[in-house]
Amino acid sequence: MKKSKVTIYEVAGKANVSLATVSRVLNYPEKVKTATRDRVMSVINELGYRPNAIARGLASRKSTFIGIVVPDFSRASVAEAVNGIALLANQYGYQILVFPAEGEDRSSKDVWADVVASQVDGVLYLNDLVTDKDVEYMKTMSVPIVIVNVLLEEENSMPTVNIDYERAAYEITKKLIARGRKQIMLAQTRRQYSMNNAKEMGYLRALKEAGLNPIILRTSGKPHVNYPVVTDFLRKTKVDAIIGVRDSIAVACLNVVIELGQSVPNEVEVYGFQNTRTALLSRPQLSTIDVPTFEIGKQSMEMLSILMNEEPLEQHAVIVPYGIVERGSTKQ
Amino acid sequence: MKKSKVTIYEVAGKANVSLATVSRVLNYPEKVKTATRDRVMSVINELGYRPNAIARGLASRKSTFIGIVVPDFSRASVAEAVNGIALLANQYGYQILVFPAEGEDRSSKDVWADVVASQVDGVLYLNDLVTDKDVEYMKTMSVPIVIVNVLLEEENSMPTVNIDYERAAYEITKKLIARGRKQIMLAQTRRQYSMNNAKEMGYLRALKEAGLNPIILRTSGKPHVNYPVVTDFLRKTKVDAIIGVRDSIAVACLNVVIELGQSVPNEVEVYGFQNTRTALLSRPQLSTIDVPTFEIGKQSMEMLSILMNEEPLEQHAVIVPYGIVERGSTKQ
DNA sequence: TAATGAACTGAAAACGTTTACGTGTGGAGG
DNA sequence: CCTCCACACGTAAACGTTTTCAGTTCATTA
Repeated sequence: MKKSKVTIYEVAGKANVSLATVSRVLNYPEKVKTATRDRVMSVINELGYRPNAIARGLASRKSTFIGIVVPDFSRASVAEAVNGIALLANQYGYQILVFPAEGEDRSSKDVWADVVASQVDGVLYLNDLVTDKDVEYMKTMSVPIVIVNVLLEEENSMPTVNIDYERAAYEITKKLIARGRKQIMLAQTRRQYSMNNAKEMGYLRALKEAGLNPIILRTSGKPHVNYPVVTDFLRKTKVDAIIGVRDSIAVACLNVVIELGQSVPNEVEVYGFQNTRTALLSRPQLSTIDVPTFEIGKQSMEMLSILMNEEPLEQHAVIVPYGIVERGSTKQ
Repeated sequence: MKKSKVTIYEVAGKANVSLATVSRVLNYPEKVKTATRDRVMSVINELGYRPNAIARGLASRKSTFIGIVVPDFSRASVAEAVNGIALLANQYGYQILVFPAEGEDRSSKDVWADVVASQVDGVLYLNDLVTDKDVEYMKTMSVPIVIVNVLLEEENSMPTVNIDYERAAYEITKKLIARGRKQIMLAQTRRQYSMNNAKEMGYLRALKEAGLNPIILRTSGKPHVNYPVVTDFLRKTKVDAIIGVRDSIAVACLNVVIELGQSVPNEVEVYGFQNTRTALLSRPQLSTIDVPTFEIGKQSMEMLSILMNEEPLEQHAVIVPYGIVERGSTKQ
């Protein structure tokens, strides 16, 4: 037995009020007398009435939809962030509309066109890459946008939520140096991500300060293609510490090191980035930068909510603190 | 410079046609003369007009939104599925609306209420758990629903897309038995998931056929709480094979086994489920059931699309084939 | 008791589309 | 040359709300 949609008219009729009153009961309860409000409410419950979000959106010029532009849900950094976003969005009464970021067959223009068309009240941009063209589009948008987990070229041009990856990388590199490590390798992704570039900056800064030479291996993010490349590289190059820009890359390196007969953490120390489940599942367990991705998601939603209410923003660029968790792959 | 929304009226005005014609150009291009169509199209491009999806939804009684009910994006089985869904949804011109499934502070009733309110044209239900109450709600919904990756009590009561987990578990258990393993442990989740129950069924069936006794360890899915429990268990109980209902659980067990001084795969063989990245990052690499989650997502979206177009469904319950990938944690 | 205004409610316009229906045009068939 | 019909397009009603504005009620105050 399919439920034919019940409208505000039926509620109004049955409660002997005008539809305006029903609407008010829902949106400004304090504006209607307690008696009528109760009567209307009971009819609403009885009929199982739920206001049509589409009509509501049209009439109020607010959709209560927010858009999230996402490249890939299987990436740990986005999945957890989306969880955080969903939690708060829900609390604030927003619905989340997904816009897959450009893949092979999808130009970045299309994304924004879709976003505009769907009348979202705000946008959370989680794509790893922000092109100049994207910035161009963003500036013409009439709704607020928050950039999540992406470093922008020109700072403060848009509201952002980030981790200070540069500093995190700097910090662990420093630690390794302090423990006497001299051949510190950075296992970097081939593709350029702004976050990973920042990590590289921090790594280089620490090395430079110590007068050490960088050793950078650029590889794919995929473990199965990593192994041969990493094995090859490590056969030729002697290293005594490795920093992977992602946990998965770090673990891949760690495995190779051990297969090659060296010990972790004695001969080679390994750090990762993100603190995903994989960090806990390596042997020994991976020391890593703890990136509170869930928190990032929450904060960005919080920020967007403020912007959508046209309230003033305390900070234009929020930096969420990171942690360093030391486990078995490093010496303390 | 914010872009004030351009409406169909402006387009109509500038192109010297009525708004109906503009609408037709967009929806039934063949119904309007080529000359006018071109004229209208050029105005549309010039003005950057995009029809207001909300208004369109209200007028046409179709939102072009589909809802996905999701428990947790960080779960590998849902993240990849959502990617698949997004891909096809996009191709078919649907937008994806996210409904976080009940957490602590959210009753399952709310989800459905939200779904109804948002006027989606169809629903993909990815939640691991389908209660009777959920089924109740689903039956009253006026839009099609496809259940993804969940085994239902009464078969065929709803369209579903699934893997035959029972058979997969049966198959690998058989393999282990064929290789002479006698103490085969199932590392199961404490919480009851329908999929994991199916795996247990298959495992038990194979054991029974061989006259072997089951060894089942129920634990949390979280690695950091797993380790002590598993270690404890394995100290007391001798096993020569382990099947983890998830890759992460399998890897956790694998690590414990090795730490306890036994060898994998010689003394203990290990199988996982899902073929996630973690399977590739264990040492030795994990043999596992390959679950084509992306494909599952695509298939379910495909199915939903058919239902939304009110076309006949070929199969009510789609079973996507799985694979078995043998890696270092098992003997061949 | 009348005047005042606050509190509440209703009528109707608006939101930006789709679509049923009606009208006008031009070409084919008789 | 007239009739008819297909085609192209316009008019206006719907879709289900929110919201402005005006009207009503009722208690309070002079």
